[in-house]
Amino acid sequence: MKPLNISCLNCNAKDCSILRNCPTEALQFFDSKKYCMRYVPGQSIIREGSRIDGVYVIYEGIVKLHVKGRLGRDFILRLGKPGEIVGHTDDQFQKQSSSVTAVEPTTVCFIEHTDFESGMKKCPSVQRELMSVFKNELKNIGNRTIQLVQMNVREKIADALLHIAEVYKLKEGKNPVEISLSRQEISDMTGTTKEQVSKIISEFRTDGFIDAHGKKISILNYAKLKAVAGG
Amino acid sequence: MKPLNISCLNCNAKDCSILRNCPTEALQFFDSKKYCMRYVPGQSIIREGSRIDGVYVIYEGIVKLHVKGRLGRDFILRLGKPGEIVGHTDDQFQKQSSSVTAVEPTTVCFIEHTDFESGMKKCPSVQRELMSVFKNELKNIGNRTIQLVQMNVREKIADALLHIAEVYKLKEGKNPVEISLSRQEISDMTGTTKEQVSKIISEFRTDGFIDAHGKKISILNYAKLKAVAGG
DNA sequence: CGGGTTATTGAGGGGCGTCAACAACCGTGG
DNA sequence: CCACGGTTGTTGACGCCCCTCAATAACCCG
Repeated sequence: MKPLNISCLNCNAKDCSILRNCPTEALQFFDSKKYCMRYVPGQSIIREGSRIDGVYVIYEGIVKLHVKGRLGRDFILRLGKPGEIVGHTDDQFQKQSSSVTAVEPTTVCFIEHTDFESGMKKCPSVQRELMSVFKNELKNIGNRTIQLVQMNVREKIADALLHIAEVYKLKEGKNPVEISLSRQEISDMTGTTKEQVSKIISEFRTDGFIDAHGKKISILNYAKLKAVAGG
Repeated sequence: MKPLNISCLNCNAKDCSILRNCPTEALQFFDSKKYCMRYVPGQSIIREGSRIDGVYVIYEGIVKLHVKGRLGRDFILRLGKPGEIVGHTDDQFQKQSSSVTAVEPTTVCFIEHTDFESGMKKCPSVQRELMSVFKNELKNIGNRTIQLVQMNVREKIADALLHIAEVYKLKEGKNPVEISLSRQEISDMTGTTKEQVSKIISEFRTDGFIDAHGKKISILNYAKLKAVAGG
């Protein structure tokens, strides 16, 4: 990872992050305190169980938030995109509950907790946004859980593809985008196996929902894919 | 539901709730603003999607936090016990992400958001505790998700029984406790079917891990049950 | 005591995990 | 440029786990 210089003031990700409603003065403060780091695909950003003391926000790129399950099998809780908080503690004794790993080339901003606290004082909306972020995450993972439990594999994979499509901003139609996620990783998003993912992606291809050759994927029919996912 | 009078000052659940470190003055304030309500088993406390404007904390009893999934099938995210927050909003437009329903006779305390805010100003630790509650919940549901995805049904049911045992404070040994949860509800905790729960509870009985006749359950061997749950 | 709900147990079948063989892809080095 | 080994993706066969359905038993409340 190598440090970078990016300004909070004209940050692309600002509007979808907790800094949404910050006055310029507070932005300048955060800007002066933050560090930016760059990661290549596959590179670990945060390791599950480690201690961090601050806040990580994605500036650019795509990451996976994942945890180690039984027998060392990975499970991907969700993908993270620009503007999202992917790590947060308010003291240095708290352990991270999930690992964060770059999936695409990714730039991450980090700010130490003490600085973050000071900044919050200048901008009370950050506190509210942060709370709201947690509640949203809670809601999302709740929805996710129920899907994982009640859907069959075909539905779960359709759902995972929709999540991928959203994060990668895939447009409907034949414009293949290279996705760094392996079949194994897609299966880690759904709790199934790489073979099953392969088989069902093939099914979706013959059904005309998607086009997929290896890692090049396009969504040909969002509506039908959503119908499979049951919503 | 009928209002009750309970004091925050000598509340049993205080020490395991967000009021843990509150000075007496703040406790008195919360006490003067809160309402307490009593519910019978099966009675709905909060309905998924409804709007509430305040904070719900369990004073006594056991509840289930559940969401409606596909085909109207219920899924139980977790059980809630005294001291736990089971509903929270910071504005009246936010919808509850899960329903809360009494499983055992339950007393719940409610405080309106504006009062809660005022109280927080008197007791800054509440804010921190609240944040910490959210993060813990996030961590727990993350662990839960991975279990639900990676465990087989036998393991999941062992896990659910352990969760039940914890919430009901079951001691090891033959002292049967009447659990109001039906087989259907246990299956809703694990994403399986009531028949499967019946079969596997019978297995556990013949294996000598538990004793169960209908709703009377005792845990005979925690260690072995935990071993089945894989941890 | 009788009707309705809940629990138990068994039989049958399908979804999906496992294993294995083969194809495609990729970076490296000759 | 091709050869080559390693990784990743694809596809099929097999078998087991678990969902579904159904029949019976146990329980609860009036």
